[in-house]
Amino acid sequence: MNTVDTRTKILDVAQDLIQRVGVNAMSYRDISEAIGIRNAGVHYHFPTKDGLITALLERYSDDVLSLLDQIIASPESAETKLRRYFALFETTLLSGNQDKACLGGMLGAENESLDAALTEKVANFYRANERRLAVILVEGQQSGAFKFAGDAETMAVLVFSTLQGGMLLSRVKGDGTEYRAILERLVRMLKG
Amino acid sequence: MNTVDTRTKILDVAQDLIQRVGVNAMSYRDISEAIGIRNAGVHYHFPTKDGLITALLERYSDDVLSLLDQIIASPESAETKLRRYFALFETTLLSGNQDKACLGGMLGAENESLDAALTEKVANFYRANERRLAVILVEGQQSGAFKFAGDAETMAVLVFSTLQGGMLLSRVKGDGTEYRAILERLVRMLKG
DNA sequence: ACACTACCTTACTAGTAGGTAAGTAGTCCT
DNA sequence: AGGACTACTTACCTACTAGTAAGGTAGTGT
Repeated sequence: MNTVDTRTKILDVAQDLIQRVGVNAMSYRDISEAIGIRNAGVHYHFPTKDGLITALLERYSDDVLSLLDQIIASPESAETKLRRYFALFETTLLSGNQDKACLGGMLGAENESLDAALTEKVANFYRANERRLAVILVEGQQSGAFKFAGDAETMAVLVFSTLQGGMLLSRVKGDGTEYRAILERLVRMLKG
Repeated sequence: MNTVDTRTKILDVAQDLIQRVGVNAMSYRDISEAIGIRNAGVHYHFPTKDGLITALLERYSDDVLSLLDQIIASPESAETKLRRYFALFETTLLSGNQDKACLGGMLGAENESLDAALTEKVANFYRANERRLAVILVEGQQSGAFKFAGDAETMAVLVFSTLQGGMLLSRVKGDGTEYRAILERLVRMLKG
């Protein structure tokens, strides 16, 4: 179906735009021009902008979390799993003109200009990441790879915060390598 | 002068709005309605939006950095200085409806829809924070309060990343206490 | 009394925002 | 062949965007 293709194209372009310029700087016109259809054609697939962003976040969340689950299920060490998780977002950061952030981060920053249901979905995406990070951290704690005081849950929130903040800083400063340096240092701290 | 008052009011309202909804969701109309003058009256003080945001960032940067310098110059311990630095941003986060982020963070997220000069100013704000954080970290390292491997500069970038990411997460999840928990944990990690 | 300036106002512009109603070309099913 | 469905199109809407030109007015200095 050509429909599916167009729908996917819309989501792809919208995601790219939001990761670059943010939700409020992305318009239906930008999308329609990028894929070569008319403004109303985009509205046919996604009647409202909130609906489009909701669909986008769901797709993104499913993609990221399933990749993350694959990493957790792999037979590798906790340290390797953590690094592979970090690399997931590094790929986004280093793609194209090195100006793309995490979709969740962008939606989080602009969440007050979104509707309440979307804010909750963004929060759930964060929590889902943190839960999975906690699993990796506990695994590393038990294997002796990670040594840190206190509960793994709070540490997971800290790690996710550093990841999101690291992407922000790295992108603004135009230095894609900084992200890696930050998280490499974090891994070393976790190893004790 | 009434001029100064209006100019200050414009900056205050604009800052509040940007910290809440972001740069692109804030309009001259929002500002004019909030302070009770007409749209053109705002343009009298700040002809262009980029100019307004530039002035805003400069004021914000000066404010934050001078407070930070005061903290560094105080006779307190490095650990206390670090906590007071974190508390600076916590005040913003917990003010009003607990929906305000760091201005630097918001401008960083939406930096691609700003002009290039502004992006550089945001990056410089980040670097200025990191430099001052590095001073505190070195001080703590020398006094024995902080124990960490590697250079203080990279650690300063990590700390600032965690701070920015922590604000983002805390705000999205609507839990203002999370920020404190994250940075408290970070302090404990730095103490070794 | 008069000019000058600072600080606004009214009234406007061109462009863009998200969104809609009605029409159309192609495809599928009976 | 006829009808229904999908995936668009053209043409339009109202509201809002940043920004401007010209005018008014209050206060100040001479």
